[in-house]
Amino acid sequence: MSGHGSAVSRLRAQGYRMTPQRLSVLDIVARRTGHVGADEVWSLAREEHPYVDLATIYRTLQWLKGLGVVTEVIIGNKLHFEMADHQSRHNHMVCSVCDGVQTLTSDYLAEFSQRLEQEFGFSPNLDNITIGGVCNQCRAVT
Amino acid sequence: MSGHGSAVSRLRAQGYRMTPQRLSVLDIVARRTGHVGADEVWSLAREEHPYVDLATIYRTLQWLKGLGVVTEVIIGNKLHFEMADHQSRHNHMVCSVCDGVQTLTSDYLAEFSQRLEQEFGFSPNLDNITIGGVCNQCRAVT
DNA sequence: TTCGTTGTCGCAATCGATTGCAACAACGGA
DNA sequence: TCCGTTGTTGCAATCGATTGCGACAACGAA
Repeated sequence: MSGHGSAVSRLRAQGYRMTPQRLSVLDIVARRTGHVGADEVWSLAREEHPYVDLATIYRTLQWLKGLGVVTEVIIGNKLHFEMADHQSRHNHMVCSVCDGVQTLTSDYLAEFSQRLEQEFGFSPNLDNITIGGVCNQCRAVT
Repeated sequence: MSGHGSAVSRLRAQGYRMTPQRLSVLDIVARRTGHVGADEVWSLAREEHPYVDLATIYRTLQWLKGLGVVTEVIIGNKLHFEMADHQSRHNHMVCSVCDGVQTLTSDYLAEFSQRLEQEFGFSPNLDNITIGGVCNQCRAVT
């Protein structure tokens, strides 16, 4: 167990059915310290349950994302996921050259978010936002 | 002609081949005041050139985007494009409920951009960034 | 423990977008 | 004007991701 037992019981208490597939996906993401690609979750899940479908993986990950259990990170044009850390919420900066990922504590975006809300009445959803660009190293190479 | 004649001659001067397909795509985007979906560009282009392929549309739009001629806006999960206005550069806020689009002058992001550059050495590419969220009206309805 | 409800899954079709490749045509030079 | 180079196109396959639908299984009630 990797500390996600509480999440499991909380979800079950909320009336969701905890199927082996869901437990498997949650376990795979929770075991990771960093982010996991959806396809990687699939292949790892199949080691346990050979017949899990990729659609189920995607559905489960989107479900967990909607519940705030995991966070989505777009790297290249593929979806990655990691456990949502509510203690130290953060966003990501992804380098378009090397696909490297740096984290960004949320207070960098908080001010920006407040401004949009006050001046436009627009409530941005920046929880899963990914900032694209070029990192220090790759810029040095060019 | 809709004021993009200068773009055409500039591109030709740069050694790019101005094919009927490219002229058609550029013309369609330039005629619009707002943004156009890639599929819409396709169907409009086919009125002129019945055999244009969708792949050509996408390739042309990505090419124009790379050259800074058009700007990409992600609405829902579909790509839209509009002429890049270098005089009043802007980003977009897209409502996830009604798919409505509001524009955002770039100075809102400039400060944020500078901070990332100074503190992390990360050069964000925010030219085509789209901020998701819920607009004033849709929030009122809920 | 068994049963019924209904939320979930596997399957296959489909979505929007991208790519490899051979045929083609834009454009400058002869 | 014609020709050759080579950048571009159309076609079809493929990518990652999503969705509709009938079969199935999780879980509470009896």
